[in-house]
Amino acid sequence: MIGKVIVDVPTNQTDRLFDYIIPEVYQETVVPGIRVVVPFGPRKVQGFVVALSETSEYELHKLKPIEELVDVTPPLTGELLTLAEWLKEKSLSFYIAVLKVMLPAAMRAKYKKELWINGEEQLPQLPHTIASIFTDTKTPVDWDDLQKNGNEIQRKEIAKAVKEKILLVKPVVGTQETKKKRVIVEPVLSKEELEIRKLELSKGAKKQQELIHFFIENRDPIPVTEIIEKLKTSRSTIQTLVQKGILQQGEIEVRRDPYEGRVFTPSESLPLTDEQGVVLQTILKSLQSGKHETFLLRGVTGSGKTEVYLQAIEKALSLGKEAIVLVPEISLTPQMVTRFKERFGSEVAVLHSALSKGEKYDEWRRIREKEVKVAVGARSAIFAPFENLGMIIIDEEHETSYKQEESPRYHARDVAIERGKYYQCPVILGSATPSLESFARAKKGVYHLVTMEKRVNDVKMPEVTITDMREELRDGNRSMFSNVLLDAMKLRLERNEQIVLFLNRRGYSTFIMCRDCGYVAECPHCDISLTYHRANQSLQCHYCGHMETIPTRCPGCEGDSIRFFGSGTQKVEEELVKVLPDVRVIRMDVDTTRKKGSHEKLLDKFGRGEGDVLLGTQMIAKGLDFPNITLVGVLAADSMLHLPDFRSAERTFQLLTQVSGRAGRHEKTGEVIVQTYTPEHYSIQDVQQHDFVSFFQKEMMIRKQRGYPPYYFLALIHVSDVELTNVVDVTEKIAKFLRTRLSETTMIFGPVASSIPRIKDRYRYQCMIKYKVEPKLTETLEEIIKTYQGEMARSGLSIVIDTNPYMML
DNA sequence: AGCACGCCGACT
DNA sequence: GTCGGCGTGCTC
Repeated sequence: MIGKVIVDVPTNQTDRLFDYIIPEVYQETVVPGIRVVVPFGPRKVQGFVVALSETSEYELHKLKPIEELVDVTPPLTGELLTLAEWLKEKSLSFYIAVLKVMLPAAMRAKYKKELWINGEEQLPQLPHTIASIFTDTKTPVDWDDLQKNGNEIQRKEIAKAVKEKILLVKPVVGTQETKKKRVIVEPVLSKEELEIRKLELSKGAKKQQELIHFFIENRDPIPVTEIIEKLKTSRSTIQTLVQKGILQQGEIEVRRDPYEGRVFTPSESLPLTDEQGVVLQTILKSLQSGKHETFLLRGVTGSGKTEVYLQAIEKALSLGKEAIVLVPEISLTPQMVTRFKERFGSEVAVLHSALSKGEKYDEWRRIREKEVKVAVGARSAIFAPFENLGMIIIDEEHETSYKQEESPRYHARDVAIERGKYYQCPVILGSATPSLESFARAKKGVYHLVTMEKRVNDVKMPEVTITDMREELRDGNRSMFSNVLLDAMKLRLERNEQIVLFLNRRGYSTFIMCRDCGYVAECPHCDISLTYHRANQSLQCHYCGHMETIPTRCPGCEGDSIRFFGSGTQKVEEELVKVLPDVRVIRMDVDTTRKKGSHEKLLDKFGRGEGDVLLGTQMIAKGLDFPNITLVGVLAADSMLHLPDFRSAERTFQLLTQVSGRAGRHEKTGEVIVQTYTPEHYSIQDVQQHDFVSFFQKEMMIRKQRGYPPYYFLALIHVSDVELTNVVDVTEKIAKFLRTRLSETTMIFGPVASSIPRIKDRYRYQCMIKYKVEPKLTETLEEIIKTYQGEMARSGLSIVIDTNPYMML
């Protein structure tokens, strides 16, 4: 038999199948989806068997055999292999990149080199500088370790010794998968024999008697730590019985449990509102029909979308099927996880970035080995290896984090629908503020639109007040809080209610500028201003990490009028304490949430009422649900309205709506105060009216006018290189080529410099394609890659193609 | 990506 | 004359 293998070498030339002989011993075990190690040229690489065949087109005598198997059972199912083919095509990525993205990081191959002494007789030949490193001929030394930790002389000596064949370099292919083991004990003898041995013990040996007694009742293996706790015994007592041949120790594999020790009280379905009921029934009807359908569930904040998801999943499970729930990373909060755990108990696996590699691996195996039926997670959870999917849910479907911005560039929504088609199951896209693309599709009837306009328990939508910061300035208020907001905050403090202050930092970072000559500190490697970091009193570049000290005098004019501009959460906190001296602020930003679990701690603290104000960035926009929050303040609503991105209005509307939704979710009514310099902008006006449809219509007009999605599809080609002339040259050629190839109705823009024209000393240009129908697109783009693959491999030239761009930078 | 093969410059 | 530069091409 022949195995068709995709090798782990991500290049254009190797992005195809390679044939390998399957050795006799592996005939039974090698199946599509399994990982193998194969000889590839002079080295060994990992690969995926994607198909089997009786024959090969390749010269048979040149075929090499598969060297070893990495898996016993294939990690990728047949469906995922089919999906990979589709995704490879759609995203223009390498097959291997797609296969790898479907598996948890721990399962990625690890290549390392080992240094061995080339036989006993070479031992005396070793130079004394490195002799101490090599103890004997049986222990290899890690090559990478040595390069890192050894000194220069040692590195040189080693290179020499390798050349003289005193030392041998052996490349090895391994994995990073580790399974957690636990020491267990179990009885060796039968029940009767245990009884006898127990009687034989001396009267004083109380602990041993207890232990044997335990195993008379329970014959199952039990972890040592567990039994010590249970019987208040000790390791030595167990050891004694092991020595006597009564018990034996062993190891069993255990799953790491990220939620170990946490108790989840099971919860029942909540009663549904009329609207929720209608939506649920519509979805269930589709589920039972066994036909694929994509639903767009638009439900205002607080309308109880999660409960609908939970009950829909429950139904899918009762039909013996499985479900995937995608949640944006940022809102994968403990609150959210708890809700699923309480409803579905041990049937849930959670996959998110806060877990360690090992924990993710174990959660993934729970899915693969059918120990769970529900997977809740961020983007990559869409590849959960279920084989009988009954439902896929994408919460907050408009979130841009569902788009992966590195190869393979995929959008989880597209993958979800593709899998939904395969399993003929419903896909539910939920949001209070759907993406324009999805809502347009729903209006066209491509998706099935279902709507929930009311909040549960008839809670009113919060009142939104817009304050014009220009007017505040005219009235002499130079602080970052408008008078309206300040008064509202004072009122909440009096009433002992809680406040959320939201500062959007995107496009609004702190920089330094000279008030005399206008000098702005910029990164020497990127065309962007440096950001002021208070923690270590430095200026940093967010794109390349460049760091420098803060100048005391202006480098431009030698003056001393260097000032800080913009405002970070720290600055807001300082200001806040100045105007409201007794206020207790809980600040949530990258600095205060860096440590694992700190996010949760801060929220808990706020939940317990140990803070009056929760001040934060994006991360507080979603999911938090505390009854005592009655005021939400948005400090700078338009900070991202002016970003060079056609979706900036949409993002502004979405974000403001999300944040507003944090206020007054329970009995107490909420108020939202939005500070802005552009109060007349429709994305801000429509937030005030809670009018998604109105916003949608206005934004659609603009998209139509400007030729953007959903009226046109986009593809973006990024070209970058250290040599500016080369970048311009290549981009120009690409644009020309596109114009000759693509149809007349397709528009090609460029070459133009990217909005950040230089990052890490590399110049960046781009070329944009807008099209409605373009059957030759993929083919043409592939041709471009092929044309430049040589140059890309040789020089530093890079061409990245995104067929569904979300980041316009 | 690695690695070998192969064809032109500065050295024992 | 050789050692070594990195351009080109292949890996079942």
